[in-house]
Amino acid sequence: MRLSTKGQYGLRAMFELAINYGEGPLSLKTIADRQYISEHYLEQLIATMRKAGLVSSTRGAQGGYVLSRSPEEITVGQVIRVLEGPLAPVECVIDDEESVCDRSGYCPTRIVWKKIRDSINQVVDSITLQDMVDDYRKMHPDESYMFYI
Amino acid sequence: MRLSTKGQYGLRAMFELAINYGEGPLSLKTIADRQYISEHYLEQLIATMRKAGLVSSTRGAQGGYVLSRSPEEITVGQVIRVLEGPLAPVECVIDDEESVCDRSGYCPTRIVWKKIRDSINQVVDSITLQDMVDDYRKMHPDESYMFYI
DNA sequence: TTTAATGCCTACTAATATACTCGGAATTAC
DNA sequence: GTAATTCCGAGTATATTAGTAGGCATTAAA
Repeated sequence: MRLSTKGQYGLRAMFELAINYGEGPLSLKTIADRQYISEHYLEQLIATMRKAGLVSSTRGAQGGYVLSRSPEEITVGQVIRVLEGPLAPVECVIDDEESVCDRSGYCPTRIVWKKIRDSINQVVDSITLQDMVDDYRKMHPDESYMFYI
Repeated sequence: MRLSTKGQYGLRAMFELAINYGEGPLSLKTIADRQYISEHYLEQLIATMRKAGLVSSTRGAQGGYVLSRSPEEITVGQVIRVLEGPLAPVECVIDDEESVCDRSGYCPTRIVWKKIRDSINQVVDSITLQDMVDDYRKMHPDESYMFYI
């Protein structure tokens, strides 16, 4: 049960925007270079995030991307769900409707899938981009961000 | 981030064996029919579980499969990991070695993946097949299992 | 001792998703 | 005007998934 690279790359890109929040737009190329992601591929991912309202763009020279909200207002869960869809281990627990299958009301495995789903979402919804930045800075108090790469 | 049908079908099959535990072997066909799974496909999954020591088989007429241990000694986590591999949202947190990538020691996203991994495993390792049987019986105290199908 | 019921094994396959690549049009700072 | 950038649609190689197919091996029961 793996996340695709969409979620992985997307969160790395968002971290990059978060740690540079308030310092003007970052170009796609800058983000891709610093996070070792294919530029063209990241372009598609960031387009998805732009359409979902997580990032804003400025076109033209010196343009780039910034977070649409401050890092403490964006959770890991929001980012991953935009890129990967609902975080559910099986389709029948994407939402709580009992109508997804004729056994859903008394399916013993479905209870298990719901518990997994809820625990994943609880984790990702409780971590903000700001938390990630704080964690990073706590681990590297003496280094400037330039040395991150 | 979905489980494949291997994990889903496998757990359904194991539930079937658990609720019939102590009553002799169940044939592949019986399990497949009751759980609406392709017989040939289930055969491959149950072969994996047999090799992993979760079920035992009896060949020949009147043969079939039984759990190798009692339902309270088999967790959902054991079943899913045998069929799906390690439950980790990304490869770099399958184990805790820092050597998987050159940034692993200070990668801010890796911390997130570890938290997701741990929360999933905590859930699945705390649920046994007996728990699933108990849940099922609690929901259907007045019905014999014959009506489950 | 035959036969039917069963498990065991290897190989094949259609459909889908993934993780990109490619080329070019539109926009804007300098 | 030009270079730097975002925006957009299309194409593609590879891997995975979710099976299917066919036959051999084993054993209980008639």
